[in-house]
Amino acid sequence: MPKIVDHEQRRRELAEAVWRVIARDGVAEVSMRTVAAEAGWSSGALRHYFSTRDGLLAFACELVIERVTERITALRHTGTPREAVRAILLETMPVDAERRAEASVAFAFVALGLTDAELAEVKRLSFTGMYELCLRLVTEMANIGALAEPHPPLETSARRLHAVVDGLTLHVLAGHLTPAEMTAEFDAYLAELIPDRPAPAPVHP
Amino acid sequence: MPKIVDHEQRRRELAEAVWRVIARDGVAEVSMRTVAAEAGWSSGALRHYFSTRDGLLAFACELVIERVTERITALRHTGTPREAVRAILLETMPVDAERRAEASVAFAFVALGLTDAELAEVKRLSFTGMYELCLRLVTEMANIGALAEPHPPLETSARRLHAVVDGLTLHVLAGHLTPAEMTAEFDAYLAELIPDRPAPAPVHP
DNA sequence: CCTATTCTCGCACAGTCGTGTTATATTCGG
DNA sequence: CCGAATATAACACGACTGTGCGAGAATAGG
Repeated sequence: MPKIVDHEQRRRELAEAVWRVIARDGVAEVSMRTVAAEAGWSSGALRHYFSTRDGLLAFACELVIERVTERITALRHTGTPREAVRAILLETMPVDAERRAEASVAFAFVALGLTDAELAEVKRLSFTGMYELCLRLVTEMANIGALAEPHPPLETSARRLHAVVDGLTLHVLAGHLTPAEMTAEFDAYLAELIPDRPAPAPVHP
Repeated sequence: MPKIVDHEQRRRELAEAVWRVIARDGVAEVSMRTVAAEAGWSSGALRHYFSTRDGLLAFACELVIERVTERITALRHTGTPREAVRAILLETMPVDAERRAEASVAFAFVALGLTDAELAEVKRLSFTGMYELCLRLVTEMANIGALAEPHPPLETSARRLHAVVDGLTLHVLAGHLTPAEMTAEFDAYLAELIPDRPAPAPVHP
């Protein structure tokens, strides 16, 4: 019978080509042809795995979310609670070239029209997932008594943390802050949110 | 002699057409033809005022910055120091349809490739101007003793305020927060940054 | 080897893009 | 009224877009 290739693996390769194009030339340069050229294939071959450009972009964004989620769940919590929170959230921020490319992909979807329904759903999942992560972290910090007192309602703390993370990320992507400046500001914020103190309980829940 | 039209006025009209297209269909739909159609002119007429698409986009973004700046400088400070800061920064955030369109324009430039040098310069001015505004506000609050104590260095407070403003703005543009939720979160943050107390000095410097 | 099935490629199509170039309208000083 | 200067319009060109389509290459079972 015929030649058999791993479709899922090929789609991941194509998605990585999309990331490279976005990171290098911006999302406006993403087209079926440019992505095929980046991956080293013909545009006809690409169309066997993605029939439309929107589908290609949506998969590329979904894969970013999946990769970041996997990295976060694979993290072993070491050190203080604050260091654990820091390590988790820094996985979503542009601290190096790879994470910068991932963040660029995620943010590119917001600026585009997003008329496509599938893209809009991916975008919605991206933001709500990130908010729920912030809410979970803040809640855990409160449960172990690590959160600075007094503090506003947990939903407010979570939304604010979410805004700080995305705001700093945006400023790095725009070239307004360097990754080092971003990390320093983020550390200063976390130090106020989760102050130093003898931890009343271990970080592992 | 020939028919004379106000070039600057025409360019402003065209820029407003750009805003409408971006707000309605996204920045990807901005082209010489779509903008000309939105403004009710032919594409040839448009080319008398903007020879290239990049120049058109850059002018549209510059005009947004100019308009927001004018609105802020025209504000009369009324009420408490915190209310003054709130009123100033809310001018830059998507609280209504008009300001949402302006914010969309400014953010659209970040996601695009921004390979064009002129666009990159406009973008840089946009972010540094916003940061300097935050730094000035924080410094004034510190000078009149309105800033919560203890507080980090003023540069840190300014960068954090900037990140919160842009993060909340991004979340509204992405449809993740409603303008009302954004305003509520922003108020909660300002209430911690500039707590209630008998003001030691009037707000007017 | 043969054949069926899958994969890959390249081209064609219609549309849009940015950008010229050319021609027509429109207007005002003389 | 007239011609000079400007504004607007219309079209042409090449390049690019997303998306189909068909031909050929590659492979695994018979």
